[in-house]
Amino acid sequence: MSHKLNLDHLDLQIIQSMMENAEISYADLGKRLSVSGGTIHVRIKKLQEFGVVKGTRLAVDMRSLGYDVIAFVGIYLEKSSLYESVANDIKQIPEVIRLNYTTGNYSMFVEIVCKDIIQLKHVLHEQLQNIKGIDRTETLISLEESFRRNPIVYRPN
Amino acid sequence: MSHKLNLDHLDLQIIQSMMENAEISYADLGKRLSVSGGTIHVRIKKLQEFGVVKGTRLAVDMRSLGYDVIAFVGIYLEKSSLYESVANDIKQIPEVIRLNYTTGNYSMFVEIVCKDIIQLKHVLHEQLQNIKGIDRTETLISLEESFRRNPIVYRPN
DNA sequence: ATTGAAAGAGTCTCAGT
DNA sequence: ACTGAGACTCTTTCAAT
Repeated sequence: MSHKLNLDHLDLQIIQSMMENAEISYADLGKRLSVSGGTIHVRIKKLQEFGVVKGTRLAVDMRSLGYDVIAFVGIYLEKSSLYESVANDIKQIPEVIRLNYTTGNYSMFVEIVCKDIIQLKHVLHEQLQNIKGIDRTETLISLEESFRRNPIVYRPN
Repeated sequence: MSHKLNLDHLDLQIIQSMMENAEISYADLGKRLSVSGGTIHVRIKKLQEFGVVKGTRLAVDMRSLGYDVIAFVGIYLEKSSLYESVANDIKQIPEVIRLNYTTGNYSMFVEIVCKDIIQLKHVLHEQLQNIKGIDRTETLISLEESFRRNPIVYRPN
C-alpha cells in the first residue's frame, strides 16, 4: 500500500471490464483488448499481488431472495471518542452490511439490509438503539434503488 | 415475480459461499457441502435462470487505484414529482455510483466515489447543484469505512 | 513484457441410478 | 434429483522472442 503502483491503460481496461463481468475468458478479453490471453493472465496475477484485485464475488439479486428492505441510518454519538466501542457493537448486528465514520450531519452512517419492515424495526429498536454511546439515530428507508454501478476507472477516448 | 422461489439450504449455502469467494471450484464446494460437483453446477445454473445469480464481478480495492474519497449526499427536491427527471440527470454523473429514492430526511440519497476532494467539490458544485429540481443537498464524507460485508442469507446451526 | 503452445485443472453434458 | 465419467474449455506454465 505504501508503494506507488504503476498501472497502464491495459490494466485499467481489464479491471473495468471484469468489474462488470468476471466470467469472460482470458482469451476473449485478450481479443477484445488486442493482446494474447497469456498477457491478460500475467496482468491479473500482478494486480492480485499488488492487492488491487481482491478476488471475484457472485452477484446476487437480494430482492429475489426476499430481502426487500434497504435502509440507511445516520447515528449521533454522545461523544465522538466512543466511536471504536460503538463500531464494535454495531458489527455484531448481521443485518448491518456497512459502517462508515463520517463528517457532516452524523458521526456514523450505516447501511442495513432486511427481509421486511418488521425485521428492520427489530434491528433499529432492539439492537441499534440499545448500544451504549449512541445518542440518537435517523433512518432513511429506500423506496427504490434507481441505479447502482461500478466507478469508472478507464474512460476510452 | 420476485416471489415465490423455492430455494433449499443447499442453494443458500452455495450463494453464501460464492458471494464471499466465487473462485472456488464446483468440486471443492461440493466437497464442503457434501454433494458432487455436478450438483453444484446444476444448482448454480438454476439460480442463474431464476435471476437470483447475476454473474460474477471482480472485487477491486478502489483506494489502491487512487479513489480515496467516498461521500454520501442527501438531496432535497423542490417537488417530489421531479424525481424521475432529477434521477435521469444524476445518472449522467459518472462519479455517482448509486441513487436511492428514500423516505425520511431526504428525498433522494446518492453515493459518490472520487479520486480526491477537489474532484468531489467539482461534482457537488458544478454538477449536482446545477440540476433543475434540486432544492439543496447535505454531504457526508466518509473518513473511514469500518467494514463492508455481504448480507447473511444462510445461517448454520 | 508478450506470445503461443503444452500441461494441468475446471466446467459442462449425459447416461445410469 | 444426484452421481461419476468423458468431452470440452479455460487457466497456468514456460521456452522463445
